[in-house]
Amino acid sequence: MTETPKKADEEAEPRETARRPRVMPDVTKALASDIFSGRYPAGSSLPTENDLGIEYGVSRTVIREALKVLAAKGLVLSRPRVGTVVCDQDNWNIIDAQVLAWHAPHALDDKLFDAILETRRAIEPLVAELAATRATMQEIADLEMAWQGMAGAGEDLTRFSRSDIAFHQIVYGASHNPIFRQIGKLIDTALLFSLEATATISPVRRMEAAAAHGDLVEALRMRDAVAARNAANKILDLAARDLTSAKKLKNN
Amino acid sequence: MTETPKKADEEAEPRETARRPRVMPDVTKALASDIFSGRYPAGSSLPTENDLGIEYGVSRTVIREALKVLAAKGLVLSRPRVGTVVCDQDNWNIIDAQVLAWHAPHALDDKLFDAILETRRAIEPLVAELAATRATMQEIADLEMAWQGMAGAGEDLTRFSRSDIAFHQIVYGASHNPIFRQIGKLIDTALLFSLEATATISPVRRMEAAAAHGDLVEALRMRDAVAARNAANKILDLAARDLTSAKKLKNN
DNA sequence: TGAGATAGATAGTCTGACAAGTAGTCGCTG
DNA sequence: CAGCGACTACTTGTCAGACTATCTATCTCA
Repeated sequence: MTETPKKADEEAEPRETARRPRVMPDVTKALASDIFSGRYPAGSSLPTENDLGIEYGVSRTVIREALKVLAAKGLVLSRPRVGTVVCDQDNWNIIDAQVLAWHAPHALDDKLFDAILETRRAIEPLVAELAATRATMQEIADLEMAWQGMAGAGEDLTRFSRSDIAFHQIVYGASHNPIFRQIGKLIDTALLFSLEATATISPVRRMEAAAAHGDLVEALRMRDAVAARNAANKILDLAARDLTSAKKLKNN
Repeated sequence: MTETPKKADEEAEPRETARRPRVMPDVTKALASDIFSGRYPAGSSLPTENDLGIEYGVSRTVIREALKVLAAKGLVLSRPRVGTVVCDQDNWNIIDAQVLAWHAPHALDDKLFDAILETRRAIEPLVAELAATRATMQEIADLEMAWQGMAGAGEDLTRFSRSDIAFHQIVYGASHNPIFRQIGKLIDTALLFSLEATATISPVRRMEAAAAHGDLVEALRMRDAVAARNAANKILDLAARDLTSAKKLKNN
């Protein structure tokens, strides 16, 4: 454990070569990992900035900037004299693609994925409706291309997944609602991590999924909001089914 | 020696330091304001860290930490030699209560409020449903108390608004979905700013709103998901109507 | 015993310096 | 003259050390 990025200290020679890699993002990620892994539970205090600097082999400046980033995302709170404490989970800005990316490797618990699925259930039908009325010609063309990437992927799972994610990204963008667009990016990140879980779905199911996505493209082209909503719900049904299958598979 | 520009010419302001923050959060807020106000448009470069330090009368350390926070929220991107550039709006983490709070004073444009209303339309009915099945006794009791605050506010508009916001916060929390909870905080911030716009609604409409909220409380107590959804939609209808009225009033 | 004074620890800020990366320019070579 | 590589200057990235502000905990004194 504590697999912190320490690659610059094995050359403890007093030589002043001083290779200084760009380390701030790595330190940020390492600290976030330590929080998500439970090494620093909610409510507990982190070591002092000086000690953290020693532990990671970087200056206090880097530690401070990393903590500022974590504080900006609601993970920690720094106060003079009392130190830096880990915030309660309710304060974590889980609606942040970066936070989710840090979080996912640790919390593979299904709860988060269930929450994301609920969110998709809430907004994707409406997003599809809005996209049907607001999508530009260019967006519909892009969507068509992404769909062809799915339908023509064959056994190329990577291409299928990538096209799938691109597809959703375009639909969210076509809603022309900045909040939905942002949530779309979150969903993208989540899909990236659930990819491996559902990568084993059968070709038949992939064909089903591609067909449902094709229905959505058609609905957008026809500017048919109702059909778009139905297609979105169909897509979600399939996604939920695949996720359930993957979950069962995992628990065996 | 790379001597920086002399500070001898920086005390040029004859007046009291009108906007010269001294601490990091203020600098962060000031920089964010300058971005949202259009002083630094998307794609443009900010002054160098040194110049910003001179402008705000703080050290480069403070400037750097402030920029790190802004970068964490997707507002800017720093790269060596090229400087710090303002990101495109699509990258702004608008789903962040702090960003919204910085943003709202400038962009009172109705577009953002419309986007938020669309978001509420998407998720609040589902949130109400989930709350009906998942709310704890304590949460229902809290909700009851918030509702009494609304119904008994009389002419105390502040109390009414505060109770209204607390009400929604509790409902979002009762969904027991971390993503919805986070979005709930966003909505809270938005409500705070739309408060002034709708503070002029008539007592009759406030009574209507209180009644609709009461229906939601009752639905949760009865664990009636369908009734909860209907009540949530009713609340949204009223909110939309008030917002439309306020908008018309403003445009006259 | 309790309230106020005090000491100490830690985040916050400042200063100055150097390293590292990069865009634009200069110079070399063909 | 053209193309391309080296060079320079500039800006962010990192480091080091010091001092300040603020808060907690303890200690002292009435």
